Parts: sequence; C-alpha cells; structure tokens
Amino acid sequence: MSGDHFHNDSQIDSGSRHNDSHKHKDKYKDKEHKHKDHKKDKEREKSKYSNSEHRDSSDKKHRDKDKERLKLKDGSSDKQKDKHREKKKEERSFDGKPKKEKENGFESPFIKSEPENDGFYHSPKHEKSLKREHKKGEAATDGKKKAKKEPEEKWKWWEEERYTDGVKWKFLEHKGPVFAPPYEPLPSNVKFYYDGKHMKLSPGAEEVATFFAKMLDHEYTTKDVFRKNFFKDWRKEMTSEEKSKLTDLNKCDFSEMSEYFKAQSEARKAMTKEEKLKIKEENERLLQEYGFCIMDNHKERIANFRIEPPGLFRGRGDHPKMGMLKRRIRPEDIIINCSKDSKYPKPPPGTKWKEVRHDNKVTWLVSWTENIQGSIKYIMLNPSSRIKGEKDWQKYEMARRLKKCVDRIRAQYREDWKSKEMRIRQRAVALYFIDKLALRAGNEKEEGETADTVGCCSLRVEHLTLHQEMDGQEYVVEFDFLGKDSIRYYNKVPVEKRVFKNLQLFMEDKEPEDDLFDRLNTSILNKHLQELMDGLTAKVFRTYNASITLQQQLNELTSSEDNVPAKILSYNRANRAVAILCNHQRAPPKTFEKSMQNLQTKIDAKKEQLADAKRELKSAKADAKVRRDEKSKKAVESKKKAVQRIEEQLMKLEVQATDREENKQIALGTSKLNYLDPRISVAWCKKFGIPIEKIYNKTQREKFAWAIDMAEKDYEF
DNA sequence: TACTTAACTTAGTATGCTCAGG
DNA sequence: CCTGAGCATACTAAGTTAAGTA
Repeated sequence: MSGDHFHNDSQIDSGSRHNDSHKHKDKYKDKEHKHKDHKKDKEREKSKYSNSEHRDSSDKKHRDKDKERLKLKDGSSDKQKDKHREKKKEERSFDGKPKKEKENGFESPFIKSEPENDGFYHSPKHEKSLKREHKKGEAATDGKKKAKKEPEEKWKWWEEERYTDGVKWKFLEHKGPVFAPPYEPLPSNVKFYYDGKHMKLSPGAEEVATFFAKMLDHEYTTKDVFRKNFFKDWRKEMTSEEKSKLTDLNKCDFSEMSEYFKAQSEARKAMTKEEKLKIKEENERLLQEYGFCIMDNHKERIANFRIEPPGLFRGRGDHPKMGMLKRRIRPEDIIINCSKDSKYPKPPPGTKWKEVRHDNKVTWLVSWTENIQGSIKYIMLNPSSRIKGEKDWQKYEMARRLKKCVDRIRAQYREDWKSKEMRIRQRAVALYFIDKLALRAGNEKEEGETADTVGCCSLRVEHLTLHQEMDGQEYVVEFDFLGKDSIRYYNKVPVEKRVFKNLQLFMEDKEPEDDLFDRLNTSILNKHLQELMDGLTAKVFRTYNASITLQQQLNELTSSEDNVPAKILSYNRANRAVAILCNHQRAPPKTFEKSMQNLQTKIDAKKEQLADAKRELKSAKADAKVRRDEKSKKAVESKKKAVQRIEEQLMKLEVQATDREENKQIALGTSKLNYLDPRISVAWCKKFGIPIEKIYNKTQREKFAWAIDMAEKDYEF
C-alpha cells in the first residue's frame, strides 16, 4: 500500500551549487518544543535496583551470580520466582515457548494501545540480569554440555522491563575520557618558510600550522573561505612578533612540514610487526580501561571514549566555518556525569574537571562544548548497549504503530489538500512529501552558521520546478536541493493534480529564495502529527517507509529456489531500493572502474575455463560411450562435477558484478543501520536459511542482538 | 539540550599475485 | 608444474565527527 514511492532518477551529482541565495527568514517562529513525556510512568520497584547502588555490593553480587548460574543452565530457571510476573510477562514469551500471542507473535512493550498494556513490563526481573551476565569462569562450574564454542552468555536486556519514568540508569561508573595526545613539536630540521625565508614558529603557532600542513593535499585548502578562516584563527595563536610578520597566508610555505608528515605516515606503515603489536596492545589496554562503564550492574561498551583532537574544522558542503581552528579540549572543559555512589573518574594530575554531575535522566557520561558552533558534544554508549538498543527497538515499534494508522493519516492529509486554510494545505502537502518521498523534516537553521541545506519544511521555491507535463506524464515536480550533509536530492515526481495546484499556489508571487511552505515549520508539523498519533514525528515516516519497503521488496524479490548468493543479491536489491528512497548516496569508490574491470577479466577467464571444462566433459562422454568401462564413466562424472562447480563460480562472479555495478553510488549501510527494522532481516534469514552473518557483520550483530534473539521467521513488520 | 543519523577516513584484514624453491 | 612465502592491492570494518531531529 505504501509501495508506490517515487524513486530518485539517480542522476546523482552531489556537486556544487549556488550558495549565494539570500533567504528571507520570516517564518512563524514557533519556539515551543514539546517534550514527549511518557506520562503514566509507574514507579519501578526501587528495591530491585538496590544492589546497583553501592559499589561494594559487587562482591555479593558475584556470589549471587554464581549461585544463580547453577540453576540457570537448564534454561528454565527464569520461570521460578516472581509471583506478579505471570500475567504480564506471559505474553512476552521470551522464555522458550513458541511465541504466538499477538499478531506477530511478539508483543511490543512499546505499544500501549490498550490501557492494560502499560503495566506490561512492570514485573521486576532484575535478578535475571545478574544471572545472565557472567563473563568468566563459566564452564567449569556448571558442567553439562559446554561443548560448543563457549558462547559466553550475553545479557539479554530485552527480556527485562524498562525504566518508564525518564530515569535512564540508577548506577553509572566510568573512567572519564581519553584526551588527545599532547602536541609534539617538530624536529628542528623541519622548517617553515615565510616569503621564502626560514622562520621558527612558537609552539602554539607551529601546532596550528601543522594542522594546515597536514591538509595541504586537500582541495579545500585552496578555498577562499577555508584559508580566510584558518588564517584568522591561526593569527590568534601567534606571538605578537609572529603576528606582525606573518600577514599573508599566500607567502607561507608549509611544504616541508607536509613532507614530514607524509614521511611519518609512511614510516608508520613500514613499522615492524613487533612495533605494530605494541601499539595494538596499548590501544587494547586503553580500551579495557576507558572503553567500558558500569551501568546498572552491567559492563557496557562506550562508543567514543576518546576526545576529538584539535584540528581544522571541515564542515560538509559549502560551510561558512570551514578552516576554523577546532581547539584542544582540556579537563577544565569537561563535564562528567556519573552516579553519586560511584567511583568518580579522576582528571589528569594537576587538572580539574569543569563539573561532576549526577543526572540520571540523561544517557551521556561526558560532555564538553565545542568551539566552532558552540554545540555540546557527548560521550555515550555503544549501540550494543541496553540504553541504545532499547531506544532503537522503540523506534521501530513506533514505526509499526504508524503502519497501523497510516491509511487514516493519508486520507486525512489528502482531505487537507482541499482546506481553505493555507497553513493546513501547506502542512498537508509537506506531509505528503515526507511520506511519499521520505524527506527529512527540515528544521530551520541559523543562516551563516552552517551550509545552506534544506529538508521538507525548509524547502524554498528555487528548489522545485513544476512541469504541467513532462515525458508523457502529467503534473511532474522536479526537486533539486541539497539535503543533510549537502547531499544533492534530485528527483522528478509525478504528483496528484491537487498537490500540483497547491504547489502553484504556494509558489505564486514569491522569489526563488522564499520559503515554499511559508506557513509551516517542523514544530508546527510535528505538533500536528502528535495529534494524529501519540509519539508521531516526521522522522517516523522515514523509518516506517524504509522498513515497509524492505519487507515488500524482500517478499517480491526472493524466490526460494534461488541459491544463497542469488538470495543475497535479492536482499541487497531490496536494501538498495530503500537506500534510493532515502537518498543515501556515496561517492563512487576511487578505484571503482578498475575493480569492475578486474572483475570482468575474472569473469571472462571463468567463462573460458567453463568452455574448456565443457569440452572435456564432451570428450569424456564420447570416450565413455566407446569404452564403456567403469573408469571412463567415473571420468565423465567427475567432469560433470567440474563443470557444475565452474558454473556456480561463474554465477557467483556475475552476481557479484551486478551487485557492485548497481551499488556504484548507493550506500547501503546507513539504511541498514538506522532505518530497517532488523527483525525483518532476521526473519528473512530464518525463513530462507541464510546465515545471519551474510547480512550483518560482527558489529551489526552486536547492535541488533535483540532482534536476532527475538525475531522468528514469521515476523512481520 | 540530548540524542540519532550520516558520510567520510583510516585501520585492519582478506585476497590475489609473483616468484623462489621443491 | 606446484606450493607457499611475502608482498601489493582491494575490500570491509571500525572509528570519527558533522549534521540532522525533536
């Protein structure tokens, strides 16, 4: 039903564009931002978390764990305790019974359609997490069949109830961030020249100069804005003497520095195994020390525990701030977030944190303010963590709720195209775009602070062209604008007459640089969506349409007779349909042509090999006919096998070639990671006997562990 | 403000290719 | 002619951090 998306024409060209447009930003400034407060937050039983409150309880914890472990092995221990669990937990069916309750055999804890439902997760089950989580020393104790590959039991957070009251954790302990290594001055033989003359720079100025030198090969160091911004910020780091001497960037010669860094990176590549190993070990040590935190009794991986090193800012697209100095972050800039009863991270000797706070309504461990845009950066957990996983799961549940009422919503906005109120028409047309074309919401942005990019609500008249008739189709809208990351969106879309007429109306008497939807912004739109469905926002449509498209495409494209590579090609094609819908592009790999050519050569070679094998088979057959002995029969058989094998190999290569060609400028990763309900993929794998490893790599499997664990082959999005 | 989504960069690994020696 | 070590190249995964949304 939603399969009729308009796809991009794939004339992809994320190239340049005019950024000289001046917009009149006189929109309704609706500053109200709603915070979705999930009301009805029942208290989670505090008692359950009691042992997360104190570090020193950990001993006891482990003992308990051991005890539990003994019971665990038969897999049934889950069921004992907990009286009130019964009725709610039952339907969740995580405990091995065939799941078949609700429509998909999987009841979502996020969908609270019926009032009863919200009690759903409330039964305490915390003990379970303790059992689940042991990291070492398992095998010995619980004997039995440990045979397999030591499947170190993972904590299944998705089998536990969640916090519902905005609390994100009860206990949080970590070691703080890893700072960028201090600046190492250049050896004295690496010289900087100004106006042809050697000049020794002060350490501060030298460091910033090296940032520029490292980028010398990049095209953007030639850009005016970049150079201007850089030079301005560089001068701030100079001594007054340097400042007065160095007045023209064009007279600066960084080439020796640049050569030096190139040599360094060569040297790094040429390091001996031992040296590399040493570095690897050091990294591993750092990871072990700083890469994990304890959150509510569980050790969780941190995503980005290293603080971004200083350097020159390179925004994407035509960014007004490119080239500015991104300054070094010091402990004094850092806000630590952890629980009161944890062991606080220590700042490096002789330094202090800016602040240590204990806010368990947020998920971040560390934050600092970045100096380019003044925005806040965070250290948070890995996608495999409970806190990220729950959110991800929830996102897909939201999209599935939209699925249930999307018909109604579509009918509604179609109705609204006819409204006498301009703002309602605009809202309805915008929503139509968001739904049909999977456009982003399009928040307004501060002019001059970022690259000039737009989304749906911020589209300007200049971004679309109306064609009464085009290529034999009526009412075609041609979109051409730069979206997120300055990726070009180009698409020609036939729309309904009513939409077309509305667009004409919206564009009437406007300048190219005027807003198309002058009565609309994301805040207004989302407020409206909120009324249509609880929790609905613009981006839910993207998730919904991406996931539903994958599912439809998989149904359409997969045939069970196909072999594994062919099925995987089908999967990739389905994935690709989504990527195209969402406009996920990539620069064609630099070596694309060549690697394509190599593949072709291989295919040709394989074809020849096949021909040879066939010839041989033929002659073997002929031979067998004449000789009629066992030996020659056997020979025929083995030749047959050979032919088959080669045919298969050839097929594989050809599939690979097709896949790669089709994928030239399409990036599959983004949709796979962010928009496609992983349960669809898992179910597909189960249904067609495809190993999950063919679809998800290790990281992805970690991120989607919840889905891999819970989705059955009949899962339906 | 907090959190997700995004493309790009770099590092790491797999694969393929060459050539010496069996 | 085959094997397999050593190296180059190609491909993938991981890491980085900017740019969105709400």
